[in-house]
Amino acid sequence: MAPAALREASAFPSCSHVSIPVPDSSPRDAAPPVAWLDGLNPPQREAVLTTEGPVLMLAGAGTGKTAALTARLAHLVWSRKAWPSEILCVTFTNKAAREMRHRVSDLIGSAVEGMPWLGTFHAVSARMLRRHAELVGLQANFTIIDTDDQLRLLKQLIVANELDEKRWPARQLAGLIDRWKNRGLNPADLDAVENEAYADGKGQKFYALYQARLKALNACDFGDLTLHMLNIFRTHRDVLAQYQQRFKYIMVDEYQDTNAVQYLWLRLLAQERKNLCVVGDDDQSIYSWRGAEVANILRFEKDFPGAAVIRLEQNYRSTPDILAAASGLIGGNSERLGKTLWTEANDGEKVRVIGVWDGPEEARRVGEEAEAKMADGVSLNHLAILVRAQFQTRAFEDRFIAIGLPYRIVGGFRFYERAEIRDALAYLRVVAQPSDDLAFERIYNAPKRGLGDKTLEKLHRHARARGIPLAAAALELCDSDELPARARGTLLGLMRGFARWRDLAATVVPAELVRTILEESGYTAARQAERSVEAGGRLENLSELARAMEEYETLGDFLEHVSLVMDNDADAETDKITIMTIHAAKGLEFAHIFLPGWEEGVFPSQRALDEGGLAALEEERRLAYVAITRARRTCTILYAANRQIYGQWTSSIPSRFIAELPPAHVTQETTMTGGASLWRANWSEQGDPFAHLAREQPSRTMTRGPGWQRALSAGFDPAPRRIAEPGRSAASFAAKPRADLAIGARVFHDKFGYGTIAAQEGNKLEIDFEASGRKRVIDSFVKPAD
DNA sequence: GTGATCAACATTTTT
DNA sequence: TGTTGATCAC
Repeated sequence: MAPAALREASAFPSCSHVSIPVPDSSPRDAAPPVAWLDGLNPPQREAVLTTEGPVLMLAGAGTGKTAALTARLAHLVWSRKAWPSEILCVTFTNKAAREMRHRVSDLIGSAVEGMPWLGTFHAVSARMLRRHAELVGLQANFTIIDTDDQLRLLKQLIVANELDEKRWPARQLAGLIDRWKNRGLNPADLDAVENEAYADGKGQKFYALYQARLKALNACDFGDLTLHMLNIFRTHRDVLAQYQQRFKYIMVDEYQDTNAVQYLWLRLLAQERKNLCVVGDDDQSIYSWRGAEVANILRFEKDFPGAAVIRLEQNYRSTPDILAAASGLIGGNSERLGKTLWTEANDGEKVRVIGVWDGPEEARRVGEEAEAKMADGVSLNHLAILVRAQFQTRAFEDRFIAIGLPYRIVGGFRFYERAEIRDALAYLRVVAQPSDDLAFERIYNAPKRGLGDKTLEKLHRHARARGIPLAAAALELCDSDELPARARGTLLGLMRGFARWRDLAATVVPAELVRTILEESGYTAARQAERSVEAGGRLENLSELARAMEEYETLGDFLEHVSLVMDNDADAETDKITIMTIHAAKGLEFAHIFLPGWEEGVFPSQRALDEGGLAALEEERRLAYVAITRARRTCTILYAANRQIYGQWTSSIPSRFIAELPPAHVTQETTMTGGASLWRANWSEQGDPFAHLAREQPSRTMTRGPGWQRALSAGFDPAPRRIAEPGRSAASFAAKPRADLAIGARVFHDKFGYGTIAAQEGNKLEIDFEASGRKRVIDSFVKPAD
C-alpha cells in the first residue's frame, strides 16, 4: 500500500506539488509500511534504507537489483529526504532509464515526472551542457553528432592535411579519440606515447583539429557530452558547487561499466555530500573494450571510505542447475569481489550441451527445439538465441526463413541508423540549424539531383573563403554566374525549398514538416522509383519516422531525442524468437536460452584473445556468465565441429568454457554419428587431433570503432572550412566588399579569364570579361591581375 | 555526374 | 561469403 499522500499524488497529478511533502520539514524516519519494502529481502531492504553515505550494492545476476534501486528512489522521495529533482540517477542505456522511470512511477506516482535527472550519463550531461555550453565555446543549441558524422568529419581532416587515409584510417583515429575521451584526456593532456599512436606522432594534432572543427560546427560527439561537463566541473568551481548542492543523493546503475570520465564526473559530484549509491556486478563487466573500467567498482571502498557494502545474492530468476553452472564457470576468474548466488528454487533441468556437425545443423537443431517448445504452448517471445558475434546470426536467419519460424534480430542496424532515416533527419537538421554542414552535405545530392563533387567543391571553397556555412555559401553562389546554369538552377531550387521549409517549421508540427519536406524535395518520389527489394521497407520506415514524430511539439525536442535515444522497440507485440548478441542481452531474461557457437576462436573470440590476453579471456568468461544467467528455465549450449567463417570452412574444437562447466549440472549429447567418438575424444583435451587443421584465422588489422556498421553516405569534398557564426540563418550573412578590389580594376577569374570590374555590391562583382562578356561573380573567385 | 567493376576485408556497441 | 570503398568507363 502506498502512503496516502503519494496515492493522491498519482491520482491528481496537478496537485503533486501539494501532496509531496517538503523534504526538510520533519523527515519521516521509521521504516515505512509500504509496498516497496514488503516485497524485498533483507539485503535489499538494507540497500533501500541505507540512504546516507556511500553505498556499494553488489548485485548478482537476477537478484532484484532494479527492484531495490527503484524502491530506494521511492523511499528517498517518500521519506522527504529529497525532492525528486534533487536526486541524480544515472544509467547506461535509455532502456534502463525508461524502465526505472516506469517502475518508480508505479511506486510513487506522478512525482517521478519531476525527476529531470534520471537518465543516461549522456542525456544528463547533455542537459547540463546545454546550460553551460558557452563555457566550452559552444552555443546552447549545439548539435550532437553520431559516429557516422564523426567518421566523415575525420576523413575530411585527414585528406585535407594530406595524410594517406589508407595508411591512417579515419576509423583508427576515431577509435583513439574515443578512448582518449573515455579516459578524460583533452588534446593537451596527451603524452608522447599517446601522440605516437596515430600517424607517427600526429595524434594530438588531429585530435585538436577535430575538436576545433566540432566547435566551429557548434557540435559535439558523444564522448564530448561527459568530457565537456567534466572539464567545466574542473575549471568552474561555482558550476560544480551548484550541482553538488542540488544533488542530495546520487545513484548509479551498472557501475562496473563506468569509464574514467564517468568515474571522475561522479566523484566530483558526490564529493560534497557523499551520498552516492552505486549498483553493479563485477562479474558482468563486459565493456572494457569500450573504455569501461572494472577497477572503478573494485576500488569503490577505497575511494569512499566507510562505504556500506551490500550484497544481493538471492537469485530469483534461474533454476539451481543454471545458477550452479554459471557460478562454476565464473569461479575460474581471478580479481573478483566475490558473491555466492543462491536460490530457493529446487526444480529444473540441467544445462544442456549439444555437439553438432556444422553450422547449418546447429541452426536446424535450434529450429527444431524452438518448434518443440511452441508445440508445448511456449510463446516464442520467451526464447532467445544469444550469439557472441553478429556474423553468427545469418545461419539462424537462413534457417528460420526456410522453415517459416518468426524471428527478430536485435541490434545490427537500428532504426535511426538507416540511410533513409538519416537522410530525412539531415533535412530536418539543416532546417533547424542552417550551419549544420554535415547534414547539408548529406542531402545536398540526395535524392540525386545532378549536383556532384565539382559543385560541392565550389561551395566549400566559397564557404571557407567567406567563413560561412555551406548553405549560406550556396545561397551566395546562386546569386552569381560562378556555377553552370544547370547546377545553379538545381541548387537554387533546393535552397528555396529550405527557405520555405524553415518558414513552415514555425507553423506546423514536426511530423507534418517532415512529410512535406520528403514530398517536396523529391525524396519520396526517388525512393518510390527505386525497384530494389528494400525500397518498400524504406518508404515504410519513412512513414514510421513521421509517425514517431507526432509525439513532439518542436523540431528541437525531436532532434534531441533522436541524437540521444537512438533506439526503438518496434515490433515487440508479435510472437517471435529473438536473436541477439550476448552484449545486447545483458539485463534481459528469457525462459529458454540457446547459446550457439561455443567453440574456441568464436567464443572465446580469437580476436579478443590476441589483443587482450588473459584479461580478455576473463572478460570472455564473464560474457559466458552473462549469457547463461539470462535463462530462467532452460539453457542450451551448442558447438559445431565445422563452421564456415567468411566463406572458409574451418574445423573447430569446443570452447574451453564448456569444459569449465561443473559436470554435475550439465548434460551432454552429440548428434554426430561415426566420427563422434573421435570428436568427443578431443573436446576435453587441449592436445586434440584437429589442432593441425584448426582455425586458419584471417590476418587481422588493428581496426577500431564500429567497423561493421558502416554507414552509407555520399562522397563529399574533404576540404576544411571555418564557420564564423554558426547558428545564424544563412540569409543573415552580410557580405563585405573586398578592400583590394574596386570598380575599373583588372582581375583574373579561373573560369572566365581576364576582365574589368564594372560594378561592386557587397562581395558580388559584375565584371566585363574579355572573352565571355559581362558576368556576376563573387569576389572570392577572382584575384587582381597585375 | 553516374553507373559498373574490382579488390580488400571482415568482434562485441550505448550514447 | 557478402559488403564496401575506390577506381574506371560512359
